[in-house]
Amino acid sequence: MDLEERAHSEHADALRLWLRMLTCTQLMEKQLRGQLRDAFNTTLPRFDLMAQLERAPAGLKMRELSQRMMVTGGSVTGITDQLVAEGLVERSTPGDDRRAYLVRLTPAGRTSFVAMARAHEDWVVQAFAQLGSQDIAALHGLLGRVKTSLQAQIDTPIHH
Amino acid sequence: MDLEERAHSEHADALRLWLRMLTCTQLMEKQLRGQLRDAFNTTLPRFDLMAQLERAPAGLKMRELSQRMMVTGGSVTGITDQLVAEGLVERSTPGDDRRAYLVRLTPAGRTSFVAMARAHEDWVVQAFAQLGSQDIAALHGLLGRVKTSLQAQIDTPIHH
DNA sequence: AATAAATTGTTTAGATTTAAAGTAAATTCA
DNA sequence: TGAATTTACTTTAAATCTAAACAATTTATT
Repeated sequence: MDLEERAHSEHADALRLWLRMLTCTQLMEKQLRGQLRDAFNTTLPRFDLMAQLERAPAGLKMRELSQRMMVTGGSVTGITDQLVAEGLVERSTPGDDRRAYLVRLTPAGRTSFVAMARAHEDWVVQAFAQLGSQDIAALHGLLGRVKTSLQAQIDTPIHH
Repeated sequence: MDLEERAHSEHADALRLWLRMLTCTQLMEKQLRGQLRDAFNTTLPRFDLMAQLERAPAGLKMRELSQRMMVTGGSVTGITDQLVAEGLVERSTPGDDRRAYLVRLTPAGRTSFVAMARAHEDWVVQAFAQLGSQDIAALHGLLGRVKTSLQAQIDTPIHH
């Protein structure tokens, strides 16, 4: 195999890897979405927002939620509005900045989230049950390098 | 570390793996979406639909498109309508089944797609450029097992 | 053949998403 | 100080997505 052929086949390998990665994520999301709907009548973005808040007991600004969830501010506004209306989340103003909100789980929100998180973790564990802990560690490591590299490329938008 | 501790930490590892996988896919999609928009004024679902058709020169039914793209039929109807209106794709009737359509790329659609696909492949190769071909193969293999396992779980919905 | 069931595609309602524009408040700096 | 810029959030318009209801057609069953 000459250099050119190798380059071609490596290109094809990268493409195949991306498509497989996308497929895995979509299958997993589809499964989790259905399970969250059937068991808790909720959605993935709502669960995700609450999960971010659970990890930040002091609360998060809309901006921080948007960054951590990797969606635009408009989405966060919409989901937060819903959860506030249902009493699962509350907006307060952080004294020092009248532009910002501090979003927090309410006690009811925390209770509700804990139940969902337990089930969610079980579903994820089941999804990876075919892999041994070494495989999981290997995947985690390789994807860590992919993540770092993608983040670097996004911070240096000259190259795309 | 006792059994219970190990179970806990392995649960946490599975969760961390899933979150990292999701992050990688979202970063990659975000990048590709922006590039497709900036360079070709198009979107990922439109590109994806055309990619499916390019691999199936004889055309695909709406149902087949929906399965391969892993989205519901309603999405396929909407995206196909757009592409038909722009002359990139055409619907014909496959003689033997008057319910179905056969969707195909038009010559203009094929020309348009080829240019996009070339750039898309380069972007994907760049995204994985930090990984050696052995790493890519390892990732591909591990994700292959994840994919198979997820598909099996979806076909056996008793367990969720 | 007649009925029932399954399949194909569209439509609908509603949620989530983005990008861009708009508003209000804070910060920079000349 | 005061004008310009930046930051935080919301709103808008349009695309995509899901789930569910619907219409048309085909297939299976009796």
